[in-house]
Amino acid sequence: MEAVTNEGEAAPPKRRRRRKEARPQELLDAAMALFIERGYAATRLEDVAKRAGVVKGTIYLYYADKLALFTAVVEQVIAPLLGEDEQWLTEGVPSDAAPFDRLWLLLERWGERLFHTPLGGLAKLVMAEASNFPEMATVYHDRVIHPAMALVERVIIDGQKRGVFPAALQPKATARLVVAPLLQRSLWLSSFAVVCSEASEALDEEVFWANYRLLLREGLLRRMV
Amino acid sequence: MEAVTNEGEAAPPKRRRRRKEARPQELLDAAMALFIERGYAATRLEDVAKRAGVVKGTIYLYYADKLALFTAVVEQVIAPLLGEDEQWLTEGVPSDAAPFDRLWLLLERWGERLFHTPLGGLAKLVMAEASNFPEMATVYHDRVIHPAMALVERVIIDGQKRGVFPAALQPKATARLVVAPLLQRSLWLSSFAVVCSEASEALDEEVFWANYRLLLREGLLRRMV
Amino acid sequence: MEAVTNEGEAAPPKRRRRRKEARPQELLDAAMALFIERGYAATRLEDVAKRAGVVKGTIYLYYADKLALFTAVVEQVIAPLLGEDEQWLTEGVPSDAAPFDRLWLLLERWGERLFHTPLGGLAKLVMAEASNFPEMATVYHDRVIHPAMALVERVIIDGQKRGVFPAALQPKATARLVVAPLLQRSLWLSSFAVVCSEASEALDEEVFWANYRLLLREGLLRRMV
Amino acid sequence: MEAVTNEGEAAPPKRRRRRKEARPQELLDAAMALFIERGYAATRLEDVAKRAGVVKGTIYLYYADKLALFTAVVEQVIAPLLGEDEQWLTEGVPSDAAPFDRLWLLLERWGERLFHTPLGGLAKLVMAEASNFPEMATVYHDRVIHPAMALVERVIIDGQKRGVFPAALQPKATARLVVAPLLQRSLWLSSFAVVCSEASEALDEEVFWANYRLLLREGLLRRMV
DNA sequence: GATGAATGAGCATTCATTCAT
DNA sequence: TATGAATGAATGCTCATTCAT
Repeated sequence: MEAVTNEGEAAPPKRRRRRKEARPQELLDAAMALFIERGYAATRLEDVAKRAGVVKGTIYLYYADKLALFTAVVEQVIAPLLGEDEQWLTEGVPSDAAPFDRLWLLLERWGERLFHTPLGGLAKLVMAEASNFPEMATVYHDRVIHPAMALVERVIIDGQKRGVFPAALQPKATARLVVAPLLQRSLWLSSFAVVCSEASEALDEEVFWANYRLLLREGLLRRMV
Repeated sequence: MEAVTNEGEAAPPKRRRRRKEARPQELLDAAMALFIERGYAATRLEDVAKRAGVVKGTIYLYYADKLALFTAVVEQVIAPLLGEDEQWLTEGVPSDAAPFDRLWLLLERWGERLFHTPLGGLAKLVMAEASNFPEMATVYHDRVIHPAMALVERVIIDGQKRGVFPAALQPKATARLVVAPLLQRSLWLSSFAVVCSEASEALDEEVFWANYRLLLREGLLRRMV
Repeated sequence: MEAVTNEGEAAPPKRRRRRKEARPQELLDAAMALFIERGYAATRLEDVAKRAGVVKGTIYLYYADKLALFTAVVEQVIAPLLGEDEQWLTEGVPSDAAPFDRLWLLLERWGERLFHTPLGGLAKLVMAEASNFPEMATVYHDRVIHPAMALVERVIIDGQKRGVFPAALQPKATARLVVAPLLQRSLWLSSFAVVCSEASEALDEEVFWANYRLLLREGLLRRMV
Repeated sequence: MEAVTNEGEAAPPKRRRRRKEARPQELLDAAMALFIERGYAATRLEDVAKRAGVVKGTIYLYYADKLALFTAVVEQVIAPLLGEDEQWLTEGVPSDAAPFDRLWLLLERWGERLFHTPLGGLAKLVMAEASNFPEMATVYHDRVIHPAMALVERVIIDGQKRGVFPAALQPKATARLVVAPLLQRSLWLSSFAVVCSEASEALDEEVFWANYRLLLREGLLRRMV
């Protein structure tokens, strides 16, 4: 229970150590994990505290109440994303690259996050609690979803200008269609894969990416040669 | 408050007895609406009862406890779907129709449900609560998702056999990719559209269908003429 | 613990009896006793419930929260007093009686209440919590203190008009001076007499009334004969 | 927040060390103000500390716990009163003065305190919390009320011996009757005047004193000339 | 079948108190 | 001496569940 200090020397003071800088983050991590796993209402602050290695009351030193903790969790994940992708797309991706490649790089980047970081779980969480906490949903939409979609739209419009993507596609709607498989797989991972082994087979990542790319590039209809 | 029926004649036992058989269904409807709107934990049985026009205690005459009611709600929506689509696909759709058209008819049918019936809200609900109630998630997966996906898979395989769909596509994965936009739009409708007017614009249904079809058929890359 | 039913016959249903009409009053009585004894904050709802023979949660069937219960207690004592005294003074006391006698009858009446009913304890309670619950203090002032003082003022003015009471006295201020001993004794009974036997001797009721009357009638200075 | 003293010269160690001895008194002042204003239970030690310019924990360097602080506050006000008045009455008031004048000087002196120093608020506090802290009530009674009443009693007895005050008055009871208006007005100031502007009009100090004196001297019944 | 009064376990929140620094 | 992070017991309040009628 008590972290063992395997340093041979002075046996540094353990219990009740002043961790005033680390605490908030530890609490956020614990809270995020539980909120994502169980949802807002089913998460007891006592469990959050226990997981963070403190007692219930300690939480209130850092967050006014449960809702504030919840909001902080959402914002913590939102914050580092702001602008990050935009910069990446501008600087990290050759602007003369083929439009589809630019799009694909972006989707791969997001897939990485959605499938292998808490962001995926958070997306589920936000959707589940959206109607209970409208402001939070609004914030998430405005700061995450909207900018993200805008980014895709720009790539699509660029591709259309270059004559590579069909002009008939409406960028806004297409952007949502294009990312749908990412979000969907992420949600299924968070929901069914955990509880249902059958589901997880069907979500094999490699296969997913291969088919996703194929379908996205060329659609269902076979090209005539 | 309650309209009194003080008619001297036959004194038809309306209000009271009329509903005896309807009670369970009324409770289910009320519960579904609230579960979908607020989630499992945030739904109080007292509110369910009030909406159904009965008292809290009455619920327990029909359902063992809150979880049983929840399960019944999920199953109630699942039940009528079982086999229905399968039959429809066999009988209602010309088997000699073009594979893409068969697929498209199926997707339109599901879109109708997801966008305009409680099924959409239920999908959100199930995902949100999946980790809290694994058995329910399993049931939903086995009875709804799995058969549905199997249906799409068959259409895809059929299209491949006829040489219309690319043989390179793995049917299982492709099925999920193909329906992702439907589920995604449904989830967004349930989550963000309610609270964020900006979001709802971007989800215009007609535009959605047009672009969905276009993208699905031909993909992003322009066909050479 | 369980009240024994010493009736020889049918052993009437005891536990969980429907007392829907009696409950609120039982709760109010219990609450009043504890609020008066311990003050607002020091009174735990669990104790109120226990004294009323129910559990904590039951209180919330009748009162929204602790404050509502508190307010109800105050109002319950206030309510029956409204207008009662006024009527009594008009009807019950001969209007041709000597002004001092009319005043004295009124004071005796109030003394009876303050010394031998919960009203005395309530006065202490209201004063102690006035700054914490200003609205309650206002209500108490407007409904109890103000009308009561107005009553005394009228008697005084009447006495002045008849040339019995000195015209130099300002009725409003005199009214307060006249009742001060009543309130004071009541407060001391609630505060010190309970905890300090020495104090209680000094508050002997008969002696109090005799000296009160003497002092009030004739003042400290001996009358020259 | 805290004004920085960046003077280059002697750098007098003001803020920090200046107060070392003042701390307990500062804490007492802060505590008294809050106890009087809000009552015992509603006063949070954190607020006391904040008002005294220290941290919560610091309080415990000087007082064992909340109750000790409370007791200290009561005693702090009691202490300076002990014997003070007695001496004043002996030395400061001509012993050959008219008995009523001696009494009146004493009452004026007390009125000054009750109306214009924290003593008034403290009286309310003590009464409100008497049943919660019997020992404190006892101390207050023995050290403040009892000596004070004894003082008045002596003046009264003296007046009776000189044939100025009616022999029929019982000194102990009369003493309490005589001071009642002072205490009453003080209590009303602490309770209602703060929250109710109507109440404060009725408590005008000059008018109070004039009528108090008149009533006390001569009573309600007009003297025959 | 239906009611609704009553229950009691459970949770968020507060705050006096402690203690390592 | 002073700090302030941490504690934990206490308490108001909620709500699923029960049961006598």
